[in-house]
Amino acid sequence: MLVSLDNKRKRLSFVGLRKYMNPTIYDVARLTGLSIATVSRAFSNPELVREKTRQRVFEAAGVLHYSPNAIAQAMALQRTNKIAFLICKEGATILDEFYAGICNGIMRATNRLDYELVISTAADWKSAAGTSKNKQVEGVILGGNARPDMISEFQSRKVSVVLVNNLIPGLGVPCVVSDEYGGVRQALEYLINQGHRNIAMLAGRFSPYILNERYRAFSEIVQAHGLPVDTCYIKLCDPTVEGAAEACRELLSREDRPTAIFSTNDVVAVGAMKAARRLGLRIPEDLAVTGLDDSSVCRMLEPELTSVHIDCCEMGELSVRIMKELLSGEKGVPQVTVVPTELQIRGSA
Amino acid sequence: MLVSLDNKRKRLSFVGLRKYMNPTIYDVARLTGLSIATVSRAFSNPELVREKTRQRVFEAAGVLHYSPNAIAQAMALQRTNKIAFLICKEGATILDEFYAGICNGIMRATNRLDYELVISTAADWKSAAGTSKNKQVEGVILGGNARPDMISEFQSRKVSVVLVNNLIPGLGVPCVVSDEYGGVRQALEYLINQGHRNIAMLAGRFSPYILNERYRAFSEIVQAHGLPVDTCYIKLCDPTVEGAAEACRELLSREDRPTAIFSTNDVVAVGAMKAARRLGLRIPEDLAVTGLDDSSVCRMLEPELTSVHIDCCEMGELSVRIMKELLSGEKGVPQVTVVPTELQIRGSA
DNA sequence: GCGAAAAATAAAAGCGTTTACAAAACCAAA
DNA sequence: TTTGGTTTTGTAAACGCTTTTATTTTTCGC
Repeated sequence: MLVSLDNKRKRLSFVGLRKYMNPTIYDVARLTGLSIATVSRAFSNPELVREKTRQRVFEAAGVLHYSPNAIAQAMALQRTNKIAFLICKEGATILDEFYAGICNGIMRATNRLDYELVISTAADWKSAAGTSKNKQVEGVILGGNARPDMISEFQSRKVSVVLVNNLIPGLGVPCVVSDEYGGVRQALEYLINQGHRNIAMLAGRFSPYILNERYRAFSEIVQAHGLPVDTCYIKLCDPTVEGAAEACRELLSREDRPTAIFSTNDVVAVGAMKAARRLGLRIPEDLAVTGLDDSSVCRMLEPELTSVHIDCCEMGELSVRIMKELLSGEKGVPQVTVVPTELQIRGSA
Repeated sequence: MLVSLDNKRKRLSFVGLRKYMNPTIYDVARLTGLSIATVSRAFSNPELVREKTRQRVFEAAGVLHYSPNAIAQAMALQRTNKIAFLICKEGATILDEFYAGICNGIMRATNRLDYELVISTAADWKSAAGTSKNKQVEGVILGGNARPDMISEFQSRKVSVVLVNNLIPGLGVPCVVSDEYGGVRQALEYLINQGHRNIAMLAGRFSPYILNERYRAFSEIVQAHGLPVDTCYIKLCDPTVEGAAEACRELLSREDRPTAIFSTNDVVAVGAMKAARRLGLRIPEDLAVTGLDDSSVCRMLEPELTSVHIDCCEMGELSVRIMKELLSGEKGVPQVTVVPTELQIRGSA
């Protein structure tokens, strides 16, 4: 007890020796003549100190350039305010424009809410498991096709989980997705209104949820408009330019070749356009093509690509907002949040 | 003294009460019967403990799932191991493929070196200044056109600085750049070898260093090959598709119109291609176009774009490596690091 | 001007590490 | 066995904050 007191006293009087370090709460206390407890409260619970005192503290903090040390706060409060965004898609990184968009939204929101963010891919994260860094996150936002065992591992470690661009029901994990069904509808109804009757769907292989939703939307909507639903008109392909081009070539060599191709992402649409061009078909006269994502490439193509805009940034922001609710223990956190899409009409359809 | 001892004792015996918290060094100490100092050393200075002891510690750590708490370490060591990557370019974010590439490299390297990374734009960073988060970084990597006053502010706060994709001499700040001069040479000599004599340069407005270097390279190399250097052949433009298209249209309406366009980035090249197509010129027969960056869009275009590849990822990794040297106080840190470029020949030239 | 209640402030413990210093253990030579 | 040196381990303070508890000061009704 005595020793401890002595130390504190020492701290208060030897501040001069620490002149090259950042100012601490002790420096402010000394300058104001208050105790460190009061200074602390002035910052984190201002309503507990007299207004005049608070001002005195802030003034001193100003001249000393003091601001609370986040590390020490984390230590004392036992919380890191740190969350992670993991890209769970084979081979994808921040270079994938879609995830970069989500990431951008996440960064915005974390910035605003003063969360700390670590960004990684699922694979890198795994390989760094056990690293002290990993263990300090209070929540993870899982982007894309997260494996259930990964999710339950986080849950078992009491790490909050939010899924973005994926939806797994029954796990109690909040999900943020774009309006897959509505997006498909926007594109399809536009094509139908343009008079197309033979519409094919060129689908890259994505996570089960997304693929399934788009497939369901396509069949139901086509059917609802009295058009024939021929499963041959639905073609899976690798989500690469060449994979899509090859698949599209096959579609286009049918006798009753489609007059429009609904692609489930922009890269696939690029492949479709390439295939059409190689077959001497003009776009959009001979073949209409629509994309999905509305990535930056749309405006670079010739003709420019009509595409369904997905608001990745909003998805990212929402997932952080939901994470925040989770972390602050709120009840009734929405289990699925849907962000609307919007058709961007350009030259290709 | 007595109190303090008592507390530690308490800690060692009441561990059961903390069953829902992460295990601490005390838990490992108790399980092994060693002191926390020894456990700590087993982790951070293994050479100071007997091999047998070290094993005992690791075994216990294994069963308890213990790993050192990074926050507490940061607290004790007075270092955060945290660095920031700031994108210093008007309006640019992680969505800019070039910076996403650098960022990817930075993430890789920081992951490997167990650094903590915060990513932001210069603007966001400014607006969050004073936030405790900002203050904990030991170094910043500034990407793009960093303002000198920003740099010196960091320096004055003893925050290490590395510049990436920018070079400012005389400031004592290490810089990592791509081989701008060499990249221009690769593209130009290729075009010259293809027989082109009228080569124009379409230059987006970039940071002074980059623009200047490319300009200098262009003039010198053209001259070295005995071609006319007509400054009318060098055209500045906005680095957008439409800005470039407009500038290119002007270039192409000259009587002695160029037969090849060297664009200083891929987006500009896209604009050039659009302009050519609008004038009914075929690529590459009537007009050859080269890009610079070798971004993902190159392979989506028709014809595919010949472009100078810049290894952004490597630039990112290098800047972290250099930051590490800076932070560990090494002497003789290289002041400028140049990463080589490579011409990717495709259909457009 | 008094006492009680309310408000403001102070003291000290605690968060999980690292490390200087001290003590103990070990070992080889005397 | 003792001595002296080296290696290994232990003790306790320190890092900068928050917060519970305790104490002091202020406020206010009488």
